[in-house]
Amino acid sequence: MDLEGVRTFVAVAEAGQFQAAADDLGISQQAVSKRVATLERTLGVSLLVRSGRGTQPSVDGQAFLPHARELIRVAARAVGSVRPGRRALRVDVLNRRTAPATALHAFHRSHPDVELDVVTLPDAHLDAAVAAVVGGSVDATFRAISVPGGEVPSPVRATRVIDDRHQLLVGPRHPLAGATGLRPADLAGHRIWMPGMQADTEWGAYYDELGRAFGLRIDTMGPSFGVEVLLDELAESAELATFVGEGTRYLWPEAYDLRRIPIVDPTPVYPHSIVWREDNAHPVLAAFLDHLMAHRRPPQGRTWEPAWAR
Amino acid sequence: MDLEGVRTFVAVAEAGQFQAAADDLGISQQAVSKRVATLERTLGVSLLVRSGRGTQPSVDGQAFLPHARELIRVAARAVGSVRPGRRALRVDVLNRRTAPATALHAFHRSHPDVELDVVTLPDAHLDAAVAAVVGGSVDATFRAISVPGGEVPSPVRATRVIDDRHQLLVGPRHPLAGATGLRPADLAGHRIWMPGMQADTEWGAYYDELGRAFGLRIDTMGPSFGVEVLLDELAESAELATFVGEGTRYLWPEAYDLRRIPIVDPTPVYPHSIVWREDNAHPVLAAFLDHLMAHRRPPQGRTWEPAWAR
DNA sequence: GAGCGTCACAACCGCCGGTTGTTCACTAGG
DNA sequence: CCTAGTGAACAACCGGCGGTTGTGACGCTC
Repeated sequence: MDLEGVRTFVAVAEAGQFQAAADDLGISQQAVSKRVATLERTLGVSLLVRSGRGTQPSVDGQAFLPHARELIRVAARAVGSVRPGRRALRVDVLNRRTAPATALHAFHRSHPDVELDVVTLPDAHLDAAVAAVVGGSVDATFRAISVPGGEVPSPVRATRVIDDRHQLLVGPRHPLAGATGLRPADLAGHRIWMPGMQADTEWGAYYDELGRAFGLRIDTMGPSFGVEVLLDELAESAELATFVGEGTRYLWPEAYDLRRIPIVDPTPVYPHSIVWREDNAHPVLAAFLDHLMAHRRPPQGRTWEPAWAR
Repeated sequence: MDLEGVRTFVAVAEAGQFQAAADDLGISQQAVSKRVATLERTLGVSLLVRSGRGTQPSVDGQAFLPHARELIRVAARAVGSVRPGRRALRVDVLNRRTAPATALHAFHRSHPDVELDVVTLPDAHLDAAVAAVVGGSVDATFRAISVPGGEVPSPVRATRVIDDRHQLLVGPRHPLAGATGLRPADLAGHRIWMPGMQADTEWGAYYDELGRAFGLRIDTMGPSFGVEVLLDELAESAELATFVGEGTRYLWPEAYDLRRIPIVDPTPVYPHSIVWREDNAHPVLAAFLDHLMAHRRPPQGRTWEPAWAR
């Protein structure tokens, strides 16, 4: 089915005759006739009833017409989604499960009418993300600013907006499964598995420093086969454990019986900052920043974070 | 923008490489490359990041991808809307403002998930509508059965489902504007204007008989310029009046100050029957018929209807 | 550096979709 | 009943789009 044919059908249905539609579309009446005939042939039904004085939609044409209009609307939105300039607010997140994605979801729920595009940059490094913000391919990105002092070069700005408190995720057979709270020191000697968090990534740097600070064995080795595999392994294992943020959205079958155990005294927090270009005039961006600041929950109790985040 | 190009992009994004997408689509890898390149050129952005080992969506590609999928879904629904066999329930109404259309709307609200197509047959005559039901181009039609006894030939069935009580619609300057209720005899001498209701239509036959029964001057002459024009004229005129059904949905600006005045003793009711084919197995049809029967409100008080409807 | 996998480019070609010119069907008017 | 006029379809033609096969460039692996 050809979109031009659909547009032509709509034009004819609205104009009431082929010649007028042809004038609207800037083509000949014969071309309109051909396009409609082709569309009718591909659909296998007659869409228009031709009479001596103009044309009107047939029964099938009436049923098809609203779908045709919807198709054209969706096509226009699709084109608009990538048009430089006025397009949906495009926010980069490292991962669609972490706290920033949850915050985006919450913003979307409180502003149902705004258009959001949640994307993940192919190159996950901070400088590449900042370059993307400067270049305008994304309007904002969530990052842990791993630069001492948290300074970023103008015209880029960054603000801490989410402190994601860490929890330990273990299966029912794990020796710590019954704990209601754990101190980082309690984890010494236990193997904490965070596959895919290689040292050259933002997460890797965080867990590297966290491990060294409390003498933990955080194993970032091995390829990540996806979160489902990880959860499946956790459910079975009496040794494996992993860190998850309070704000992450993991779903697992009831039978897995996994437990989230808060970590306290101090609680490691993952410092999510929002990075944007200060001269970005996108109307939704300001609202989103306001939303983030309004929903910022300062961490309670004693917390820990890497030296480079302070 | 070409739908095939969009489909191809989605296939590549899902497969992760051009060759696999080409196999899925049954075309050559080079054709896939060309299609994607053409789509990228028309959109003006790069959708895919090519690497030595496969391909993944770029930032723009990620933003475009959900719109592309939606586009394909809508296209499939559009094709499905006219495919013989399994399609949305298609109901014919004489007019999208009358009581049957309101009933359809109510059914849609109470069954939000079912797909409905409301259409108006090009040929408004009863026999043509029955032929459409028999032929399957519509699943049901709302008609006033103008056959004495209300019999229709098998396999078609018909049942009275809506008795639309008539009201008089007048502007504020009309001499009857202040009435709270009127008898048909009170309307004698007043001009009642129902443009477009020619005698050879279903409505025309009704108002013809109504006029003769009570000695009313019902003027069906003149072309109908649309309901907006009619309402506009009513608002200004001190002479014009028109009939409307209780179930009709007319909207007019507040300033028009039009009044709906009930007609009683007897109340003319317009007899809407639903006509369907008894061996039509469409699952929604049965639910719709049930809905209509459940919401049937028998007229109260003394009513009038044409001899051919009784 | 050899080999392989992946995608882009080039050359070729059939056919789709546009054009103009003409015919057919229907309506209105005398 | 004939004629004029309107509106859409048909016919012939043609350029370019979108497919094919063949080949080249690039990057990764061993």
